[in-house]
Amino acid sequence: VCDASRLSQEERALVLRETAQASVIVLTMVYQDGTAQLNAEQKSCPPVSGVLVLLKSELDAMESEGCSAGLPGSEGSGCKVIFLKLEQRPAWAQQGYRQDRFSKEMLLCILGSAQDVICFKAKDLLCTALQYFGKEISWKQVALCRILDPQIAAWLLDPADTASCFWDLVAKRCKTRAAVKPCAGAREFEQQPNVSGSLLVLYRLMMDLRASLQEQGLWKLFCSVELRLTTVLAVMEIHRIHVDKDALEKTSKILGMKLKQLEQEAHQAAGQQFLVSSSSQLRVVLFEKLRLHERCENKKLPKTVLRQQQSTSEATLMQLQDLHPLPKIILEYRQVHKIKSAYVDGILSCMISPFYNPKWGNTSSAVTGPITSKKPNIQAIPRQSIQIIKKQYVQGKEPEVITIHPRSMFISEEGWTFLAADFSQVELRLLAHLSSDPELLRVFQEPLAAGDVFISLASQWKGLPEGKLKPEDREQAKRIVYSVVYGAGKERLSEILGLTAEQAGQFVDSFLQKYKQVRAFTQKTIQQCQDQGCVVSIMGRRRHLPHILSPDWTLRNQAERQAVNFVVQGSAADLCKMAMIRIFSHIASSPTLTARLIAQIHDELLFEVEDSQVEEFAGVVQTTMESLQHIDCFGVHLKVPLRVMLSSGKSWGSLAELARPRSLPHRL
DNA sequence: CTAGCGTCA
DNA sequence: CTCCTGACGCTAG
Repeated sequence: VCDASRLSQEERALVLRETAQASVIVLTMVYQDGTAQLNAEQKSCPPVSGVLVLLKSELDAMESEGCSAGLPGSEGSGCKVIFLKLEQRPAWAQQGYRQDRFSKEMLLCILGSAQDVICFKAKDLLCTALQYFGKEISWKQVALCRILDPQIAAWLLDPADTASCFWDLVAKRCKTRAAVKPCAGAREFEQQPNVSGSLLVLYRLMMDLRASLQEQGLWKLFCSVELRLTTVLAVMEIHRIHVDKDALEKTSKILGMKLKQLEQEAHQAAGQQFLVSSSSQLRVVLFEKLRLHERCENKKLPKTVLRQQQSTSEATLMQLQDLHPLPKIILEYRQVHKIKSAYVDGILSCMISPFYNPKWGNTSSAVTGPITSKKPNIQAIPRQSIQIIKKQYVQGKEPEVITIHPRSMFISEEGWTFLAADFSQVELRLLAHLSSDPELLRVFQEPLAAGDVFISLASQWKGLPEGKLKPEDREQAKRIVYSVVYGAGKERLSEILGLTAEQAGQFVDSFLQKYKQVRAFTQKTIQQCQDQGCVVSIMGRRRHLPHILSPDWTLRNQAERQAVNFVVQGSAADLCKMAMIRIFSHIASSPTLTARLIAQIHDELLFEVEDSQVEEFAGVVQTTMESLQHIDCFGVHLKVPLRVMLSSGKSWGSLAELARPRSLPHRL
């Protein structure tokens, strides 16, 4: 291993030349505590110290047969390992300027081209590289990089096996590994600080995974979707979203006051002081002091499983709330507390000054293929506002109703606007395509299909004109449709509809009668899953469902529903990923467009766009997304058009619908 | 009905 | 005292 900082000018120039010509480049980040990305999973990411680069000038002979693996040392002929120090130098330091430059130059040389690079957690590396580049280098300069990530490859091969660490993957996926080194020795090997050897193992692992992907016909999906997506996600992740911190802190305070107030009310109702948040203290008050359980012997109260104590769970409190004012207060306390901790303090705690950036993941145990957001989950921030009644202590003053709207805390930067693009009714459109149900196809192919399907269904269902419907009605219609097509039982549906099970059953029957081919599609999918053990999405993503042949009735039925659901939901995820990639590439290759993807909420893409570019970019987004009806390289030709709804605004909480820029009423 | 994550009991 | 699990909350179709 040679340290780049010790190289002379000439040697550096040589290294850069070698990098550009290398047939294989393998990378791993090294942390300041001496561990690398390849070490066992760390809980918290320690600060980065640098990047190790392995340059391989020639491919192994007889690579495909894997017999050249040899020992890590012998394989390494024609290899060079270079350490690039990445230090965040304080602005005042002049000393290391040149070395700083070289690390950047080298990284840009690797990431700025389209040559294949291998890295274990590619997204993390890309993020730190982009942050290291800072403003000097635009993200557009790395937009074409191709980093093969074994973790994602393995996830694609089997989404169900939970993301394991590097050495577990080696043990599981490296066919050639067994010959080189018995699996039992993996741990031992890991202990050795032989990082260059590890890089070669990483290389072999990726080669073996590539072979498996190719065997299973997943290579194209890997290259043109998952691989591309890591760059998109990295660029999205380093972008900071502006959050109205003051407003958040203010609502946090208000909620805190509300909690205090509820606490006092609780004490008053209980006739004593106690810790409201403690279930054990609450138990003492409820059952030993007030002895509420004695007053409702006709109902059975749940007990804690462990010690058979009286439970203080929500179900219990619900039953007790008519007997005494206390349970109701506790219930409200818990509700407010949850809102505060999840959506106000939760966001606050993840912020760095007035900004916020969630972590985006592609593999993390998501079995159907969608990307997910974490810390906190921006995809689960409430859509509608929450009302809290704040009582006034001042006599004669009306109680003040305050509304909390977490989404409106997210605001665009000065001079920029949020643009949201929503695939409308993707899953239903996909279902129409997949099932070829004539009725369903007609709904979307008709020229009048510009309207909203769920609104028209809701108006049919409620017998009201479309203009008189509330947003809740649409939501309900949507839930009903999806419930039915995914195989909800009449019991479950009756809960949603608020009808008797019998009426719900009739509803299901008439629905499936009208859309006959939907059931045919369901059965075809289950059949296919039984035959092949797995089910496949529109772009070839797979999900194995071993329980599909289980003798256990409940397990088998669940697997059957999951099979059907996967085909539709997984395909929708494919389309959304493709949309992200296409739009990303479009921006990257445009000299003027500056729009940034901020978040993906399932079928909705949220961008931040310069005010002056909103109109132009909206057009780009819409045409790009709607053109995904046909994806030639995957043989995707949807029988129904895709429709995108656009909205924009200065805050995520208040987006106004945008007129369709390319205002064609319909196509086809 | 199906997917996620985060917060508790 | 610190884990872990299952229910339920939110989201999205």
